[in-house]
Amino acid sequence: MIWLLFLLDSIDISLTSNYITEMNKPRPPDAVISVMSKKLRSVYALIRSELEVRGLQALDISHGDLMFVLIHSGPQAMKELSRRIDRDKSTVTSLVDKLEGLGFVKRSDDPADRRASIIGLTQKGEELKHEFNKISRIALERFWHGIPQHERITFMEILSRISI
Amino acid sequence: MIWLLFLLDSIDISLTSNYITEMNKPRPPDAVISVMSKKLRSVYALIRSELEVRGLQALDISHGDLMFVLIHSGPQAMKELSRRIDRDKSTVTSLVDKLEGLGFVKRSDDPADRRASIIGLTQKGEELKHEFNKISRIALERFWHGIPQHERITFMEILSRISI
DNA sequence: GTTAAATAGTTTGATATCAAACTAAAAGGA
DNA sequence: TCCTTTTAGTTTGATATCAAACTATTTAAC
Repeated sequence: MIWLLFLLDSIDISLTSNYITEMNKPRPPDAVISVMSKKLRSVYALIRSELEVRGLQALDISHGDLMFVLIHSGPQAMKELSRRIDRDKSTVTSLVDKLEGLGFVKRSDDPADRRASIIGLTQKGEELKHEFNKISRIALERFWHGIPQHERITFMEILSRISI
Repeated sequence: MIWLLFLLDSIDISLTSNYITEMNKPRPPDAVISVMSKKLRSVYALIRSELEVRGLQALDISHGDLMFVLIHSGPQAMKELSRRIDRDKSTVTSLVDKLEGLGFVKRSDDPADRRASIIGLTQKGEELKHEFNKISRIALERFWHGIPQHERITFMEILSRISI
């Protein structure tokens, strides 16, 4: 997202193609959406790479979200998964279909409500707990690298007061 | 993206469904990706809403990015648009197809390179300059609302030192 | 000058995403 | 108890996104 950036990249490509992207020069507050978006996309690219290294290239970021919730909170209904990973219920149906097909999760009937399904990990899915925690740690360490703890807290404190 | 969050939502749904999502309580640094992702999605939702109000519901966020670049930097090649809005060239082909179909942009041959196309705004596209600037201002004001200027600068300074 | 390699943009195929509509079941109201 | 409304999850259709392959053109190498 770039149209929230009023000061656009003013360094043009010269005939010698030696344009410089001053990546780490602070951008003005108006560029925040564009910069945040770019950072997130970099994180996702890193995670996809880590998934591929583990032979999990069939999984995307949201599959990881869903697995992580099941790993840490146990079996639960589609509706709750939808809320937790902030995805539309139809998307969750799709994600669960894929993970079920890969053998990582299973659907069970909810005796209390025959409309509902309870999604749980299979044994195979349980075996991924360590890998997902590792990928998560790698991504966070890469993200925060070089930022002192007190600045991380400052950043989160400001981020949390952004009330959008 | 949630699996970068080590401390998951610990407030469970009770039988009375009175769970509380403490939205503005600072989250730990490990939750940064999840929180940033959520804020961005909120911004995008706001922008989509502003587009719809203007009868521009056929446009999505990346269309706005592309238009904004053309509004502020003039006609340019697909390759440069791809770089500026950080999208794959095949995606830019798609976005330009859509905007061309809506009458907002046009493709021209590049006399210097018969492989290339130069994308420019039509008159109709030019007429959207004010609306896009307005939407941009609304979104940024909504995003930063309540955050003093010096904290916005602190936030951007830390964000820019995140070297991922 | 000719051929090989690289490039600009398009096309194809796959995927995650959401909105709307659907079915089946549960909850609410009279 | 019966009917209406709401809900859980699925299905359908549309869309933005990217990777890979493609065509046409430019650039590089010999």
